[in-house]
Amino acid sequence: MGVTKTDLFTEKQNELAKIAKVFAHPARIAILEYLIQSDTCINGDLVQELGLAQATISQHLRELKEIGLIKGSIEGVSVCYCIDPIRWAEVQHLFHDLFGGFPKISGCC
Amino acid sequence: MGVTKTDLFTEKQNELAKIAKVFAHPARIAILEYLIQSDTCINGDLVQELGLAQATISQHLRELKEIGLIKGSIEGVSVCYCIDPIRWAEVQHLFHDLFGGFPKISGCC
DNA sequence: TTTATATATCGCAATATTACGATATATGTT
DNA sequence: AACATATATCGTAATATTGCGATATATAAA
Repeated sequence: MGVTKTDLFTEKQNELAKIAKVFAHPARIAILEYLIQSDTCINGDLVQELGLAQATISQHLRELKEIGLIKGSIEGVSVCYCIDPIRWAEVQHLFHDLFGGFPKISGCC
Repeated sequence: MGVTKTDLFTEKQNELAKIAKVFAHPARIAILEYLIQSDTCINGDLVQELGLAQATISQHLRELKEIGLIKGSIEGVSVCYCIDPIRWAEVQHLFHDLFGGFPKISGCC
C-alpha cells in the first residue's frame, strides 16, 4: 500500500513520525547542518554545496519549511533561508521526551 | 526515482537519515513507547495494542531491530523484545549533537 | 506424532518518495 | 522593455514503503 494508518495512533505519535520523516534524508540533514554552520543563511549555495539539481534542493527546502524547521525571507533576487529557533527547540524537545522516557528500571531481556 | 544519492553525503549524514527513517512511522514510535512504558518486554501484545496485522507488526519490529534499537530473545513460543540501552543512548547522542549545534550566534533572517 | 500457538517471511497491490528536466514566476540590471 | 539571475512548481519515471493474506518455521502441549 504505502499509505499509513494514522487513525490508529495518537496525535503525538503521528506528529513525531512526520517530523522524523523530514530528517530521514541525508540531503535534508546536510541542508540543516549547512544552515547551522553558516551564520548567514544562504540558499543558492546549497545547489553547489550538495551535488543535487536546483529543483531537488528546492523540494527538500519546501519539506523543511512545511514542518516549520526553517524559514525563508526574500532577499532581492535570492531567498535567505535559516533555521527557526523556536520550532527547532520544540522539535528538540519532542525527541528529548521520547529518549528521556528510557530507561526507567532498565532490566529485562 | 525514489532512490537516494547517498554517495553525495557524509557517512554520518547517511546514518542519521537512516535512523530517522525508522522513527518516521507512527507504528514504530508506538512500539518504542510501549516498550519503554512496559518494563516487561512483550511482543505479541503489540498486535492487540496497535490495530495492525501480525505480519505488519513483525515487519516494523524487524526495522527497529535492523538499526539495533531493539533486540529480541526467544522465550518459549513467543519472543521477548526490548530496547537496547546502549544503542538507545548512541542514537540519542546522534540527535542531541545535531540539535545542539544550533544556535551558535542565532541571528539572521 | 498430531495439534495449537507465536512469530517470521514471501509476494503482491496501493501509495509515497526521490530526482530532475522543463517551465513558470519574480526581482534586478541594462 | 529586454535580458539575466534565482527560485518555485509541474510532470514524470524509477524506486521505496506500507499493509496484509498466505505460508513457512519453530516451540509447547496433548
